[in-house]
Amino acid sequence: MAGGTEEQIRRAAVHLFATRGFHATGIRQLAEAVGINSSTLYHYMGTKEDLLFAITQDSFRRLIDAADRLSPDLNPQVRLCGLVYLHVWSHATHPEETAVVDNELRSLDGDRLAQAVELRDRYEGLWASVIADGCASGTFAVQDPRIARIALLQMCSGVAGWYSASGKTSLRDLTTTYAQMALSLLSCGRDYRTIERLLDDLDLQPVVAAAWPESAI
Amino acid sequence: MAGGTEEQIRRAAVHLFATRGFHATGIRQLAEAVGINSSTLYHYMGTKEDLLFAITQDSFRRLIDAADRLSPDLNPQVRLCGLVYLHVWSHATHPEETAVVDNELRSLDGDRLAQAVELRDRYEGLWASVIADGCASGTFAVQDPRIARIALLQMCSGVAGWYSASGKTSLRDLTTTYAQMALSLLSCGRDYRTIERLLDDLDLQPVVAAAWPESAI
Amino acid sequence: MAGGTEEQIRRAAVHLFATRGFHATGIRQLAEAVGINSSTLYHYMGTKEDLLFAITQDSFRRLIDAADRLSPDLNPQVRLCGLVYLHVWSHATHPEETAVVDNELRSLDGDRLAQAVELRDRYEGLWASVIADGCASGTFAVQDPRIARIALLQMCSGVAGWYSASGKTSLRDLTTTYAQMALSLLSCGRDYRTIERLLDDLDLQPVVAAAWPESAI
Amino acid sequence: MAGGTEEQIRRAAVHLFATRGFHATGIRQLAEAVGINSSTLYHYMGTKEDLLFAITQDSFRRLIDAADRLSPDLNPQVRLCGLVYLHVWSHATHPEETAVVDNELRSLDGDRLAQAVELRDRYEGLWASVIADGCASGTFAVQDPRIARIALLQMCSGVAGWYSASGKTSLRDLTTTYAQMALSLLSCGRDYRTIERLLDDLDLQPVVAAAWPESAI
DNA sequence: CATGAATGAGTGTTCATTCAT
DNA sequence: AATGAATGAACACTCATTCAT
Repeated sequence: MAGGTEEQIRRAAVHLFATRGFHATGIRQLAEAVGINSSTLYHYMGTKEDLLFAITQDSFRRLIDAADRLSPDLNPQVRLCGLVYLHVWSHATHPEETAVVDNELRSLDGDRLAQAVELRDRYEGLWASVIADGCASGTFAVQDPRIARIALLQMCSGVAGWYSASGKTSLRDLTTTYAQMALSLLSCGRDYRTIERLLDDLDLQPVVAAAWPESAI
Repeated sequence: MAGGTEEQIRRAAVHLFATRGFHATGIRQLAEAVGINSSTLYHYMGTKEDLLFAITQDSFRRLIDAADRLSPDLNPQVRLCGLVYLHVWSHATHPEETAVVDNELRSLDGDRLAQAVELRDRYEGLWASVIADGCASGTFAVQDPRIARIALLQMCSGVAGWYSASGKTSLRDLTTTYAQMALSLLSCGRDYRTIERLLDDLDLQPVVAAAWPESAI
Repeated sequence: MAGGTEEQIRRAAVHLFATRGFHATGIRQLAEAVGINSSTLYHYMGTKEDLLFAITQDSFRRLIDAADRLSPDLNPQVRLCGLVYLHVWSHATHPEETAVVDNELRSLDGDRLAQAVELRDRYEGLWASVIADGCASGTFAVQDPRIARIALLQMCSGVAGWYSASGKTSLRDLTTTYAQMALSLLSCGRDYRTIERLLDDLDLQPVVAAAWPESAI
Repeated sequence: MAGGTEEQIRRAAVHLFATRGFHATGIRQLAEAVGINSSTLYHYMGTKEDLLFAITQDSFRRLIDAADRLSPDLNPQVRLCGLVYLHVWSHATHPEETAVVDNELRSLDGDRLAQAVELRDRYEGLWASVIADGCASGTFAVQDPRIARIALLQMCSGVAGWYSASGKTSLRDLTTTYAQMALSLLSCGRDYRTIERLLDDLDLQPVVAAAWPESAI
């Protein structure tokens, strides 16, 4: 359950970067959290920024991998629910990792920031095309699709900041609630049960299991 | 247009804290941005953290002042549009200040964090009561009012991160669009023109002029 | 009773230099103790070191003035008692000033240190000659007159560190006790009452009144 | 002869604290004296104050250890000579360390000052009891035993300020002279040779060798 | 594989002092 | 007579990182 030293470092970094912030996290704190000397860290990583970069890349790639697994044949309503599900699920189950990605990209230098932004743009492009498709087919109706996309992503990402698995809201309820709000925002309101069934039918467990292999759900 | 030194420091701090983050902002960078020696800073401020605290307190208070000016006699739909307007307007016109408030509270020490959180809770309480009223009266319909509130606030705060007054979206369009999305999310979809008129009638210019006196809009 | 600003500064400096030390005393602390702005200090003084120098010079000169007033016609035993009286009396009634002189000379730069040391040497020379006279006349008997002088001065100076006028020992008892110990150390033990009478007859009140005019005793 | 880096730091600190004072000694001066970078200091010590505290604790403990080795069976006259010997010997051979202890305690913060004062009180208690015993048995006769104790300690500590091993006074003469003066002060004058023999018989070399192991004398 | 030692650059903050007003 | 503004140097201390062992 402990994992290799490299994995422990990664985990400790995610935790510290998320709670204190990248710049407020010292290399010695990180080493102490892992239980090793700070010099030893450098056997397993490059610079502190390398570590941040690796974390963000992994996080983005997992999310993109999962989203890419959504069949393009599905209709926009279902695909949107799928995107919401994956985004909310990942932010609820990996709140620290996603918080780092959402808040600490600015600590990357030019090149790496560009790479990260590229991945983010690719991911947001998936949302953009679903929304565009839905608007084109008349399923969705919004004043400004771009603003709607930004609003939806922001709203879903917020989950990382407050959701607790030990609270009264189950992951299933959480994802369904967000999917329902998302559809409503797009003027495509649906009944809660309907969305529940829709997500059940979509059955994204294999997708998340593939993209986040460490979580046995 | 320059303002007193104290004001310049405040502005530079807001800018740097927003773009680089509190911990990544050095006291010397701040001084350089103002064009003074780093030791001179300390004639105008206490510690760096005092500065952050003052920024957050002011920002919160302005937002709360404005929101408090919304008449409680208005119906929930109108009050919600008003809250959205004020929130989005302030985040669009003061994106750096609001970004600092939204991202850097954790850099405050215990006592001050508590004070800031208290203000935030008061503000969020205004949203909670509007949503509750709307749900009670049947105007709004959501699966979970608390989650809806969090989602709405998150989505509106996002504006600080992307909106540019020089882009193609006017402040008027921006606020109307967000109000429309908010109502839709609460299962209370309304026509764009309807909301436009609603906000015109509400006439919040005096409110924002009172709460943010420096901005002549 | 407050005195002019200059006098207040002097007093505050003596107090702070004595309790915290010269280097640990900030110019702002000093100003605050006087109740003025730190810039205003510089209307009344030169540098911080000037202040220290002035304090030490005054203190030394008062002590030397007093000691010089002891008639050279008196016998060594009486003159020694007189020196002890003046030294102990000044250290008991001006403990902070004398503590500064005894502990902070090293904070003076070369020139001024030399001036201070010169005064100190002149003062110690008075003790040396009394002891030498007493040894020559057979009144005193010590293994090493120089060491005896150093020991006596050190022992008498210690009074500044512990004596409190509000304690159970009166100034009269204090000075008499030290005079007795000094004579004993010089192998010239005398009865307590004898020394008491000796000091009464010597009547040094006019001497201290002349050298320390501010103290009405 | 150089010793480990830690030992060099300790020695340099003792030297600088003694000559310049704690507050007048910069961390960079200290590092320079050792020949290392100022940041490297922090591999070997905590804060500057930690260093001062360690120095004072060690010094006090050595002196107390030595004094505790004096048999309580000895008569007051001999025990007093022993205390004087150890005190003078330590101040003559470790003048800088003892000067730091005697002058810089005030630079310690509350807790540590209290700890240091406690040790000092324990040590002075040893002197107090010897003096009390001698007065009770009639060996000593003083007007005020407490004042006598203070005077004796002060006079003996002064040695740190002037004695030089390269001068004309040997350590043996120095200690004997002080012991003789101390006894005289207590109205228990003894011949110089007598005290010399007394100290020879007491043979404190093993005691100092045990308490100050680094000095091969 | 792991660490102690080392460092230059940097941290936020305070220093004594000057000067225009 | 008094001060607010200003500064360069210094303060104690921490930073991320390297490297020999």
